[in-house]
Amino acid sequence: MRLLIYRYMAGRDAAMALSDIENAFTKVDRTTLYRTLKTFEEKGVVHQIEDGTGISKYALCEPGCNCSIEQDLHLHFHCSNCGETVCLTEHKIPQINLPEGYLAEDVNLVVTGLCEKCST
Amino acid sequence: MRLLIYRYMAGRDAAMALSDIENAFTKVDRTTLYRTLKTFEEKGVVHQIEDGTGISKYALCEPGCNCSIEQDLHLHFHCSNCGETVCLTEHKIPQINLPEGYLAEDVNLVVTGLCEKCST
DNA sequence: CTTAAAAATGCACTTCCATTGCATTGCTCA
DNA sequence: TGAGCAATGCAATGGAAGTGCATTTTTAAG
Repeated sequence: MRLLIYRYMAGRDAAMALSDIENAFTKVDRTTLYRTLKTFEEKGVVHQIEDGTGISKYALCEPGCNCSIEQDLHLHFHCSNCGETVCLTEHKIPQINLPEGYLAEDVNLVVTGLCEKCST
Repeated sequence: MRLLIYRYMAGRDAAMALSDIENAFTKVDRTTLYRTLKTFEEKGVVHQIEDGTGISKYALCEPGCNCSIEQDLHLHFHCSNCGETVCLTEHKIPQINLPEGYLAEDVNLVVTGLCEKCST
């Protein structure tokens, strides 16, 4: 089952909500998905994305995606037209300067707008 | 009532969830808050913040906060210890380069970590 | 000042998603 | 083979966003 989920995610290039995967498999339970994705996340197989819609999305980590390492984070793009969220893995987040006393652990950068397909 | 809400928000320096304000006033209804904040947001009085917790936060716009203008967005800091989210208004978001065909409308940058108070 | 219209507020309800408890199934290894 | 653990499924819970409708308050016109 986990293999099926993994393969499904590998075949898609946009980030998926839990319900997206749920609809793709009629025979799998939401709880299984939820826990599978949680396990995947802990093992560094997927990373969770908050794109501002309030719905958690998940995407497979690319070979070079060291999402556990703070300085190697990529940005995410959310299309306001088609609703898809994609990882722009080649676009790294620039170094952020914080005020004195602040300690960064994680950086999340989401750009909203029109994607490749919807901007034309 | 809207004045009371405004004054309450002006007296706090961290972003507030709807439930935070609800707890501060025993006599106001959630719906009123919800719609008041929505109105405030439309009028440019407050801006909504998604700090990754999945709960929408709201903060008053500072005098120089032109949050409707794309290039003048500031970043937000979410403390993983105390849970507070603050606006770092003096820290502007750097220009982001997007791939060909992508059109940016909005940028959201949230840094998670330890805040001033919790890092010591 | 009176009254009608518009705006603001409150109550109840719905929906959606995340999360958890518990029972059941399936797998692994001694 | 059989005990133990991991994985799965079902059902229920909880929190937050959002909406329809009735009521109160404010505004403005006459």
